[in-house]
Amino acid sequence: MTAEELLKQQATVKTLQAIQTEVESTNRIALSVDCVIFGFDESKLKVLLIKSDLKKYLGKWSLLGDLVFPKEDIDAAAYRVLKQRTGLNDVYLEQVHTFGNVNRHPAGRVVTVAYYSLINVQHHKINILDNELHWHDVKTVTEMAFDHQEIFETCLRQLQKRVQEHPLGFNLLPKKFSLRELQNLYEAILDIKMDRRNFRKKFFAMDFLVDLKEMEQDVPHRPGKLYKFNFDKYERKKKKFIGIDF
Amino acid sequence: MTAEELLKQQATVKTLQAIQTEVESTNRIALSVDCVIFGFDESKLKVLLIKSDLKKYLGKWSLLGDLVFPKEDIDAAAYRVLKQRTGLNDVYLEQVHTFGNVNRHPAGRVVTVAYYSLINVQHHKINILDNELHWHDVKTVTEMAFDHQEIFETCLRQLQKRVQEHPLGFNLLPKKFSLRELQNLYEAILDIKMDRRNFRKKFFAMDFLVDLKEMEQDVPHRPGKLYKFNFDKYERKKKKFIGIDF
DNA sequence: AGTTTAATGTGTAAATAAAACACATTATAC
DNA sequence: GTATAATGTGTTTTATTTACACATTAAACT
Repeated sequence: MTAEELLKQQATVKTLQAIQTEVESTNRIALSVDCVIFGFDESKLKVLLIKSDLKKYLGKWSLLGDLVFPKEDIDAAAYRVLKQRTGLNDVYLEQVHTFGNVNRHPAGRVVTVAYYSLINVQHHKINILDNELHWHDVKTVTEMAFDHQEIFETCLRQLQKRVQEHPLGFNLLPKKFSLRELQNLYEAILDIKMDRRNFRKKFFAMDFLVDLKEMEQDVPHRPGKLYKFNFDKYERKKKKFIGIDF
Repeated sequence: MTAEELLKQQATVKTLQAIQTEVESTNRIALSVDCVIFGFDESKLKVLLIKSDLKKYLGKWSLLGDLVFPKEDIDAAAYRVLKQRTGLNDVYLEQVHTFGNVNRHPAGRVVTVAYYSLINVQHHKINILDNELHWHDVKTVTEMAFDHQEIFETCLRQLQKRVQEHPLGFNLLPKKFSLRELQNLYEAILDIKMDRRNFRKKFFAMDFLVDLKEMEQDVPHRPGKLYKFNFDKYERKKKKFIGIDF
């Protein structure tokens, strides 16, 4: 076990002790954040999970979360968890729902604010070495610890809804991508098949795709054109609609 | 001041003391709920607010909220606030967002879970006697206490979005209503004018309206037909779509 | 080198959904 | 009895969404 891994494990243990302290010693409510971290790899939508270290949930998987510090904004706590687990700073992050039933956590009263985030798996790779962490195909996630299954499903539904309203998907792709990869992504998120021509038409009409005048490399078939997403243009257009949808 | 009103005022004062105690005496996070209570009256969308009793926000209006009890589900806390303030039990309630910036509350670290609810003002009337409570036209709400303006606006936007996806509006109307009232409601929520014929067509096509074979009374013009909303039918139809949108 | 394979790239027609639009009817107010 | 102000009702047009087929290209194979 590397020093880095050891540190991470210790951090987790400390967190659980902190929850016990926070909750059992008082009659108060502890606050945590949990992140449903989505990635896209091998044409599959994945979610990053960690092995639970609570005896009650031994062998089950849980979301990545932590207690919110007393002087920390809750969004900042979610970003901190992401940074700690993926090493990434600039990730798409969105709060989804707060889960606060009395008995949701075995250690006592812990209310958790759930976020989902979209990361580019290519940029990441680094910290997956941690063998407690694992990317799971969202279609086979089951039997999670705590109420994390419900949290996960709520976040996935939210992603499915949001991705049809706004072009969030690009946060999951590498900077350069083919339209095929883009369509695979949407099919994976929504768990449906889409018409290729209509899909292309729709995205070209949005006018956020930039033709990089490059072709795919190392594909076992005719290479497709590569594009990038014009984030700036999207942000500018979004600002014109303040108050309508955001 | 009636005994009832006195009790209510005491409850409010006690709550603020509780926040001080919760926060200042420790380094922990306090958790509250805040409810954006919408009503519909005089063809206007209204929100129920209370005069702030904090010196810092003297004269400003705030949302109705309270600390969450240590052994209380957060949804239950929101329902409790509603019951306390409106006397109503069966109200539409939906969690929207959690606001948890470090400095959002002057008494210290208070994270609040925001809900909006839709109530039928006709059934209510009772507790508005409390002169600290007031129904405000949503179009003239401004300068609220704490970050309640932001919370209010977030909830209003959420309502505007949701009402276009699901027929929630009926929760704001009396049991019997004319199509004119229904359209006025939607125009008030969305702050737009709508075409009368297309509006009627749309709602008839949804097939949740029941013709009561009655006419409006005491209107200074030709009376319109009265309808009721078939909540059961809607709930049954909704269940068929589990996992798609809810 | 020639053939096979598997994906890319492209446009049009049909169906559905949304928006625009006008007049006769009815009860009340005057 | 007349004027007023709202209700009630269909059709046309436009925009959006869906369905659908074939030539092209580069790699893989023989």
